[in-house]
Amino acid sequence: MPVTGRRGASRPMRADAQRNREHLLAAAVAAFSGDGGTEVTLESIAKDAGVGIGTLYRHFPSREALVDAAYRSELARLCDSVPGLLSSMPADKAMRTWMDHFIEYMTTKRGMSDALRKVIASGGNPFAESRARLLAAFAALAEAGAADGTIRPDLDPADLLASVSGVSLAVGGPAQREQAGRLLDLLMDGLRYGAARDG
Amino acid sequence: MPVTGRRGASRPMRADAQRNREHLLAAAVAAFSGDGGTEVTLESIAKDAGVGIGTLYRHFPSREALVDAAYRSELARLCDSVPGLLSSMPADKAMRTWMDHFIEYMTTKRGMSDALRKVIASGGNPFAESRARLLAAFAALAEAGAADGTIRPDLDPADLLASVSGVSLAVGGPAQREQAGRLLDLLMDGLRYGAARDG
DNA sequence: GGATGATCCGGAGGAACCTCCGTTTCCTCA
DNA sequence: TGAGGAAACGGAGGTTCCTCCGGATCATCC
Repeated sequence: MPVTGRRGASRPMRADAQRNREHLLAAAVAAFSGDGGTEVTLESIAKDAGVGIGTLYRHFPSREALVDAAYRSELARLCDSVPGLLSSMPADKAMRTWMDHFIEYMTTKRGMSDALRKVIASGGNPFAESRARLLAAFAALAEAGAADGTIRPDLDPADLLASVSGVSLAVGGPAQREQAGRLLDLLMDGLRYGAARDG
Repeated sequence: MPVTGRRGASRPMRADAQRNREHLLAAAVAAFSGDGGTEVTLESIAKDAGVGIGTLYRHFPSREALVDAAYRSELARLCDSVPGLLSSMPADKAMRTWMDHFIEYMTTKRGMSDALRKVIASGGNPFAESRARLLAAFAALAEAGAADGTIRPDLDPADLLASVSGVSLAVGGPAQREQAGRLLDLLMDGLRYGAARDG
């Protein structure tokens, strides 16, 4: 698989295309990191990257695709923290801690968060590029919990991801961090071993 | 309090304003009910109502305010069903059943759902007008559960509302109804009496 | 090196949202 | 009744998102 660019097993990306893609990504990271809260227009990113708006949209068909790509590495770091957590605490605590980090990440990176909200709002598949990675993280946590007996064994990683995204969507932003914590507590209470009852 | 229009204890709404408001509401209900899935522009609603776009925005400052007003009566019906549920089954089952209805409502009324998603995406207070009513419904269910011992007594209605909205936001639409059910099951497992554990 | 076709660029422009403010309509009070 | 002012109207226009397609650029093959 080529290092950059989404294409099947066809030809590698043309040189100018790859160059523009990198410029766009750099401009996007800079723009989204800038102070963290301001509105960022895609046109301004395209201008910063020295390309036309059409080029931006060809490489990143939607706003969230761009944001996703821009934050990919950071999100990778988040996912990579799972083994460390699992090695230092019981799986249920690791799960809860990691969820906190996830929410922290989502609510802090307003650009990311807004993009996720929008993609979910439009019914698309959120985290298009990163979804698999997140699912793997949740799966690891769930498996560890099933193994050490702290978490019920019948959980679907996709449901966990949906639940935690739901929490991050439901709470308005960094302001309601407290409420997010309570919602995660609630969720965890339902995830622990023995929580299931006959309806 | 006057029957229509949001105003404090000041003067009643001017006759033309009230007329226009009613026309807008009628047009909105018709538009949002039309087949259920098509995109509806606010400008078309204004045109149907025979008013300018500026008038629409004065009466309903945002899209969700209009949708909220349009669906108010239906949502009232949903909330009014709580006592009936509580009188015919234990509180935890009533809670779960009502949540199902809520999700059903949210995912079916695409206009409503999209509007909610958008208002949440923009960080506003969702259900601005209906929020109190929904909170009351959740409070009634939670209290009944605390009383009959099926639901833990330490729940905040606002958290319940946030959780269930989160579920409705997290699942893409009517398609993932099944997943929504699983998420609600998870949530319920956390709500039942005895679910809380020391972290 | 040069032709040639596939690939990519870029910005004009359509669609929708929302704001702003000059104009019009309505209510009040004498 | 009618004058005066408060309240509401309405649509032009700014902003952003995203699409579309003629023109420019690159890779390949001779």
